[in-house]
Parts: sequence; C-alpha cells; structure tokens
Amino acid sequence: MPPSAQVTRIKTARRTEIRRENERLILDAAERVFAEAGFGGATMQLIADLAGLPKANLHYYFPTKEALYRRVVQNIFEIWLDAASSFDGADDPATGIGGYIDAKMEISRRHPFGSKVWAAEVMQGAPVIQDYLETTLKDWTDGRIRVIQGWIDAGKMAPINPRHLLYMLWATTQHYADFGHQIETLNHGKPLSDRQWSDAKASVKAIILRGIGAA
Amino acid sequence: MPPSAQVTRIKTARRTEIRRENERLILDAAERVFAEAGFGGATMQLIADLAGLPKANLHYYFPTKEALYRRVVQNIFEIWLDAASSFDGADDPATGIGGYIDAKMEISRRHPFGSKVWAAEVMQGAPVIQDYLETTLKDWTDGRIRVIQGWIDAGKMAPINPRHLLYMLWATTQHYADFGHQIETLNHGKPLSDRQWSDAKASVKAIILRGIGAA
DNA sequence: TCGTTTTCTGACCGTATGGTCAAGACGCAG
DNA sequence: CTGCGTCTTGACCATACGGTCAGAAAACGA
Repeated sequence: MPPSAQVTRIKTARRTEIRRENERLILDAAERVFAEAGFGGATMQLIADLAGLPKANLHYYFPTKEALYRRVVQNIFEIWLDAASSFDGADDPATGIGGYIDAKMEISRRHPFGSKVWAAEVMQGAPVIQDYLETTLKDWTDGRIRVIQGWIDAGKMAPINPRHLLYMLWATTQHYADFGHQIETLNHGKPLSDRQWSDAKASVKAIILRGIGAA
Repeated sequence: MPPSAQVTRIKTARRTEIRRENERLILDAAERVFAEAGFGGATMQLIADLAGLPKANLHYYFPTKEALYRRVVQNIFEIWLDAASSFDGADDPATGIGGYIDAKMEISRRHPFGSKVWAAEVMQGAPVIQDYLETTLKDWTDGRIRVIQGWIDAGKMAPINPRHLLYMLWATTQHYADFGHQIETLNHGKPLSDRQWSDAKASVKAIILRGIGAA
C-alpha cells in the first residue's frame, strides 16, 4: 500500500467520524418522526428540527426523503433479524421459542419507533422493502418452519401449523410496540413498568408454550 | 303531524338517499386510500378519483380531510366493537373466546382496509380517537376482563392474566389484516384461499384455547 | 500559512395539496 | 312554468413541502 493511500484512509476515517455522528442524529430523529407521522405525514423540516440541524444539512447526508426512509427501514429490519439467534441453537421448543419471545418483546420495548415504521411500511404494501420480504424474510421463515417441523416430528411439541405459529409470535410481540399507545392508555395512561413488562413476557410465553404442548 | 311536515320528511328522505349513496362512495374510497397511503400520504384528489367524483364534491359532503378521516375511523371502530357479541352470552371460554377469534378473523378478512386505518391511527398516538380509547374501549376491556376472571375463578380455564390474553387475541387476529401483504408475499404472492383462512382460524384457536387450558 | 476537501446553511424554486367559491345543473312541489 | 333548496363542478388561492444551489465556514494535511 503506497503512503498516499494510507493517508487517504486516515482522512476518510476522520471524516467518517463526523459523518457517522450526524447520520446517527438524523436517523434517530427520522425514525421517530416517520413512526409518529407516517412517511407521508413526516416532513424533512420536522426531522431537521428534532435532529437540531438545518434542513439543507439533511439533504447533504441523505439525497432524498425516500433514501432516508429506506435507511430507517433497513436498520430496523436488521435488528429484527438478529432476534433469530435466540431461535437457533436451541434443542427444544421451550428454549427456542421462549427465547425468541423474550428477544422480540425486548425489541418492542427498546425500539418502538422502528417497529412502528416497519409495521406501517408493510401495511402500505411494502413499497420500499418488497424485495426483502421476497428474499431474506422468505428464507428466514422457511428455515424456522423446518426447525419447528423437526420438533413436531421428534414429538417435542403438538402438531400445529408452524407458519401460523410464527405469525402468532410476530403479531403478539410486535403488538406491544405498535399498539403501545393503546396499551398505555388502558394502563391508566402510564407506560408499562418493569414488573408489567415481565408479566407480559411471562403471560405470552405461558399461553403459547402451553398452547403448543411444550410447557 | 301536519301535511307540510310529511312532505318535508319525504323530500328529506329522497335527498338523504342521494347523500347517503355518495357518502358511501366517498367513505369506501377514503378507507382504501387512507389504508394504503396513511393519513398524511392520502390526498383528496386520489380519494376523489377512486370514488369517481370531482374533488370539490368531496368537500361538499365532508368539510375537511380530517372530518372524512374521522368518519372512516369511527366506522371501523363500530364494526370492531360489534365482534364483542360473540364474546357475550357464552358460558365457557372455549365458546366465548373461540367465537371471538372467529369473529375478529372474519373482520380482518372482510375489512382489511379499515383494520389498517385503525392500526395506523393507534400507532401514531391516536390523535383522532383518543377519547374512544379512554372511554368506550376501556369500559369494554374492563368488562371482558371480568368475564375471563370469572371463568378462571370457576376453574374453567388456567389462571392466566386476562389482560394479556386480550392483547394476544387482538394482536393475532388483526395481524392477518394489518400484515396481510407480508402474509401474501410469503404465500407465493397469492391471497389466502378459503382453505387457508380456515386453517389460520383453526390454528389460532387451537394454540390459544389449549394455551389457556380450555381446549 | 496555504490549498484542498468536506461540511454547513440561508435563500430560493417549482409543484402539489387542502380548501374556497361562485355559477350553474338538477329535482321537485305548487 | 316558477321558485326554491340541494347538489355539482371548474377555476382559483394560499400555503407547505421536497429539493437545489452558491457560497461561507470548518477541518485537515503539508
């Protein structure tokens, strides 16, 4: 590697630091605004204000509103897929599915905005991430269905339809993020406490694990 | 009743007929557009085109975009509450909850657009129907929780947390509407067939009813 | 200090949107 | 036909939005 190239790399790294910090600032603000207003209702001005930057600066880092939105959706999708690790490496459904429920409930708690953005995107027909649904998500789903079917064949759980079990897991865990406002309203207007989150996790796991005969 | 009043009533009835027909046309179009684009992304022009009416005509029947949206949300909320009847008048959880699942799955199938509008509204903090959540929904929820608790006390089902059971019912059944596009994509791009809908209903009921010890 | 690259930002632009309005069409009772 | 209330609609308006741009400022290596 010639010296000039190394210099360039260092310079790039430094530049990248500023860039990354601002991109993070913008992405955080965007995630929140997109979640609370939807793509159509979100404005670049609102995101800029929340990020504490002038609007023109947003367009310096993200050329268009769509590009910014795409990045937000991709980010949450990656977090979402990471929860799969809880699923793998488990020999029995109680461990695998129980761990998956815990992981996804934790995501709902820690990333409620991202979860809502994802939900809204899918509800509107996934105009931006349709290819992800057809490739990554489909592969992921097929793989887990095989795992669950294996447990059924091994007599470790009742012979339910694995696909609908997966849908139930997704639905139930995401509900605590997507409908968090409704849940909060029904909880005397207060967010769920630590104890209540534990109770929610335990309740979901209890019903589902017993429901599939793995309790 | 004086004759003049009768005449007025007939006239009103005729007028109302036209009015109701056009309102229905507009509301159907609006429900679809709001579901597919969100409130912010929806435009009066789009709704007008889908309804086959000039845009100015929409403003004759609904003064503002918000008024139109409010009506759409109220409509789905009423349908949604009607499913409660399946819940009442049941003496055991298998009948009551099983019937409720059937009813809500049917709503997801027949009113996917309304379901999505409702979901988006709640996800964005229920700016329009917050009062419904605090009054009607809260009362409804408290009532069903008492019913479920009664079943538990009578030993008809396992002692799970009724509130989280309700959330699971809502989440799972609405998922088939709100995430219908994702489900369709994972179903080789085709909508669920009659058989697949039956399978979904049966799977959901099987897991939940067994999960609460009422199978 | 100088030169270069990256970052920042106010001012600006074309367009699309929600909403208005006035004029007319239509239905209908007298 | 006439008069009256309801409905219809093209044209129009003010505003807000996404996006652009030129030039200033800052960062940084030499």
